[in-house]
Amino acid sequence: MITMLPNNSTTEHFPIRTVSELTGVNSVTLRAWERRYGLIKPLRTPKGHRLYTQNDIDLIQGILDRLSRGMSIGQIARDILHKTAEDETDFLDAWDKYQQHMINAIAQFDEHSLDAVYNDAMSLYPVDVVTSRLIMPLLEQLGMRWENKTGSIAEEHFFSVYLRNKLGARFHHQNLKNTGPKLIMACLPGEHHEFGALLFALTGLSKGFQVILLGADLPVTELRPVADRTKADGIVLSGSASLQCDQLFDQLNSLCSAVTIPVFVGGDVADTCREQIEKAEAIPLLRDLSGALTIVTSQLKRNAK
Amino acid sequence: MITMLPNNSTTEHFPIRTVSELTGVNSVTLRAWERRYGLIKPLRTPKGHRLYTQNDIDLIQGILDRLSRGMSIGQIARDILHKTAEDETDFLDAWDKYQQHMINAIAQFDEHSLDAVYNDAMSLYPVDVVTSRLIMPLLEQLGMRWENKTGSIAEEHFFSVYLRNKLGARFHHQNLKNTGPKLIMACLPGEHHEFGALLFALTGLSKGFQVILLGADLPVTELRPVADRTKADGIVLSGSASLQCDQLFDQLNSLCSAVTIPVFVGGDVADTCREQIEKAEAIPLLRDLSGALTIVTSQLKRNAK
DNA sequence: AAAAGTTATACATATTTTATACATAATCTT
DNA sequence: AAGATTATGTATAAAATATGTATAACTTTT
Repeated sequence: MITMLPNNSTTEHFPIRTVSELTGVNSVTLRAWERRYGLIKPLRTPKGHRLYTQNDIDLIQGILDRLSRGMSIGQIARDILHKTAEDETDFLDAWDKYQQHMINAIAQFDEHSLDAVYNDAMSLYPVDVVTSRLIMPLLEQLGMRWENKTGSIAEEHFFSVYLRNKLGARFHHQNLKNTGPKLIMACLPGEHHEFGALLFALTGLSKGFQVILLGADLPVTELRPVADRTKADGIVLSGSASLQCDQLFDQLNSLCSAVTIPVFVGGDVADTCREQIEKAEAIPLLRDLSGALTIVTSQLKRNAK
Repeated sequence: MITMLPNNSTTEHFPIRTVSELTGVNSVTLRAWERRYGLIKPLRTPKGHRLYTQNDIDLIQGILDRLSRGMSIGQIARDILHKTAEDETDFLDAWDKYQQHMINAIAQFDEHSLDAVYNDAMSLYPVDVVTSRLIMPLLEQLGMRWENKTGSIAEEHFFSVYLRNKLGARFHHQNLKNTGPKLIMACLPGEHHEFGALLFALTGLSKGFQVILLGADLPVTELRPVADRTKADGIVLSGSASLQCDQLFDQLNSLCSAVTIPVFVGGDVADTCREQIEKAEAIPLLRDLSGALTIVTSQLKRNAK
């Protein structure tokens, strides 16, 4: 078997001069922070030279950010050491503004602006909030905008690529950390828009699940071997309303009798074909991502008994 | 048992001066690296002269890559030694080994292992080397494996999602840093495998281009508005061999007459439909990514005059 | 014989490390 | 308000490391 550790041997380590250049913080100061507050504890070489990781650098950037906003270094240190959740002192309902900015950026194919807005939102709110407050409404808005405009397909592709990269990176990053139950997630055949599954996967990750993500348009017959090989704890499918309920029933039915683990179905079909889904002994999921995950969790527990 | 190399005959060997010229590393320094850290252990002639392989040169490029990012040579050495000490099964070519590991990981839908191997390769070699030596052959290998096996579609989806996330994250990260000429990149209609475009985009980024990536299956009529709005410097399309050359000609022809910037076509079609591409006044690109980029660069220069 | 390689030793310079000191501003005490 | 204390960035010194390059004395290639 392959016994490769998800270790830090793959993480890159930088000497203090590089970190100093990159962050603009005097190396003397970096050392002082470490000595005085225990902030940033870089690894050391055998001879004692400091080795900073990218993560450390990100942390420093975060510190600089707060410094620039007037916080004292001592306070920041206490915050970080106690991992105190920062109070979100932002009462502005900026979602509409965010959305407008993003639409403009997309129209210009301007990845810089697009990213700036998105990052700004992400720095203030957790993923699932950004997802439900910004991304979902935005996708809807864009759907309308794209009805019949020239360049709209290109816009859609551009934004799809961007968003998939962004969410995908996050998914990947988080997935490697999780140790909870394993879920197989896939889109139903005919479903080409994988954002539903991807967003769902992200929500799942935030609840600690491990997710095996199989993307769009997968024949359900493919799922049995996957479930067998991976010993997953559940299967989650998602599909939009455009699917045929009868056809769906047949597929689900054969899948459910082929595997011993529970099968969930989310997305719009869960609404439109609810009866057929239940008749096939699969479990429909509400559209609300978080609620859906709760159902999955409790069902898995019941199943484990 | 170490010096039983089965593929010596096929491997070319270079003397130190050549390696020095090729990499820009002083030969004195190369020897110092070897003496001090045991980095790069080239074969020797019976009289002791060093013989470097292409793989050694790739490794050196990888080292230079990391040096340029601010890591210290000592640390790089420690990393590499630690890594190579991890597995001593040096009978197979390193790339074959990587490939085999990745195939195994995919068959198990094991993202951890998959990621470990990929990261391992990426920490030793620069992107374009990993791309051409590992990813491309791997995709080909997988294509064969997937011909008629159960679970193969799921495997393909799984790996696609993984690789797209991985490459996409890299693309996104790098793209925001670049300031060079702007290229619009897209797949031709009917082309659903966007890896070609994505890999090409990554190579482009490594040469400093900014890339507007539009993904798979885009109608060519969409490209005019994009070119207008973004003031891009060139358009690069990619497609596999399965496209109809005549149809391609019509599309290219109308595109080329609609825009003032050069239009390039890469991927297998560049080979199979070369005539039609040239007749449409587009520019076919060789399959080799790096070479293709060179053509793009020189063409843009000519166009700028 | 000239050019290029090899090892081994020696430098020169740049970086790092720890520890101590200092300067200035903010905060607290009396 | 004056003085003491704390907070925080920076400076400096002395020793240890890190790292590219040079040189000497031979050997091998061309």
